[in-house]
Amino acid sequence: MLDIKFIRENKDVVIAGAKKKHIEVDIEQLLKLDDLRKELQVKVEEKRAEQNTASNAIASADDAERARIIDSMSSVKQALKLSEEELAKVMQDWRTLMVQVPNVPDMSVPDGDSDADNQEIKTWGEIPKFDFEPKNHIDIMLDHNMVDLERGTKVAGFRGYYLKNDGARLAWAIWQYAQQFFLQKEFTPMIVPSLVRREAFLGSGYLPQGEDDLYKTQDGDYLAGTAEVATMGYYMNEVIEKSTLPEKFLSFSPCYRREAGAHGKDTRGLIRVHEFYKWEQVILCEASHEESVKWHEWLNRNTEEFIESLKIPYHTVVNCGGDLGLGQVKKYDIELWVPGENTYREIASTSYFHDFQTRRLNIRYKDDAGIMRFAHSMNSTAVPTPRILVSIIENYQRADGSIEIPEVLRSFMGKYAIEKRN
RNA sequence: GGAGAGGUGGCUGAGUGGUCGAAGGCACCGGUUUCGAAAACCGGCAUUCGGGUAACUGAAUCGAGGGUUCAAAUCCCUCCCUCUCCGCCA
Repeated sequence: MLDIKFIRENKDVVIAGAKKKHIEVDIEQLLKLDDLRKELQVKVEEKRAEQNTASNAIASADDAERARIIDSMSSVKQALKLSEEELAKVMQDWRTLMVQVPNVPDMSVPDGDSDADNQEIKTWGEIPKFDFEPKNHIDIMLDHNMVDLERGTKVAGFRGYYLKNDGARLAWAIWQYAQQFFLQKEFTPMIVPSLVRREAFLGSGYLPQGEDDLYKTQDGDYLAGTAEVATMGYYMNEVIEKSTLPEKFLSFSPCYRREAGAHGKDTRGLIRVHEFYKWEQVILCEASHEESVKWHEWLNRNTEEFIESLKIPYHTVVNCGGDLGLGQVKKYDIELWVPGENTYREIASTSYFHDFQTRRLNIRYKDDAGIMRFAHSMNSTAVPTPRILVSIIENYQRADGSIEIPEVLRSFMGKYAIEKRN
């Protein structure tokens, strides 16, 4: 959510920002409602002031005087009630519009409609040249009995999977390595809830717009698609000590996504599944653009370094306006080379929000001047499994059908390669 | 699932209809004292929205929403949450 004052004072910026994100929202209508809101608020407050004055007088009045004042207050009460009802109606529309107003994208965000318009800003690593026809991860993993997709769908339904044998072991190895790698960087490790109440989804910006992408329980709770939701909810409605900022979390959770809009895409394999596991980096920092940018770059670089240590070719793109979420100011995607598809596929995403999330979540701190401020927030994927397996396995496949284990994973895996089966 | 208790400021904790935005304590800030610190003492210290250059001032907020009343932290209703005991249980 944006500050209404900011919207009022920067109407054109907000309108241009929404346009850049290809998000429809009627700012003019919002401002009209806001004028009305202020007008009615003054009206209501004047009436209340009158009532408060009378109430105080009654407390110290004699019986006759008291009866007289009470009598005269009935008309004030009527008028107040009418104005209050009017204000309530306006406020309802006002709130509906307010949660639809997108955060303003950064100047450096390129124009564009969709992920096709994202701009590559970095490439790393040599794209492997195979002297044989590289297989995709599905075939390789089936060959090694690392995954069972048929029983996955039998038991879990569409997009279901079992990781087995070296498939499971490789996932665990990555988890262990990721902990070792990221926890060197002074994060607070957390295992966070996936089953989360509605409030934290509203606060982090996944609701009300993202209802279709979320699984919902019969109790009205939702399953989170990322540990970001519970991690951001951690300090919801709290005033935190400035001295603890920046607060850096490395959060783990199972993640659940309905993939409602992706019916035809990636229907087989481990790229797009309903249930997966993710380590997420989340930061709360002081309310300054410079701090936000600094930590955003830092987060993204952490993940790049992690991928570099696995020696997998990747590129980093800056997402275009049309590919940004409601609250995001700027986002980088890191995409890993997938030989089986001869393209890069997204593995991680790093965004910052300024105070868009913390305003909704009401996460504040007191600055040095004693002023209450909404903290800034940003987050980044550290590593998702099983999606990361796709790139590891496809890039590290060998002509004889075996799979080399990336050097950094060997100690966790206990071997150098997943050997060819007979 | 059954029974009970409770949600008040950064924390703790009084307050059962009328200057209560809310006592006291802790924490924090400033001062006195000290070589310095601690202790002690004195003073200050909630947030949000509106008006005013400012001093200041109006409104709202005691889990959320509704109701009763001239007036609600206080009474009533609904919901949410927390705790305790019993049951069940990885």
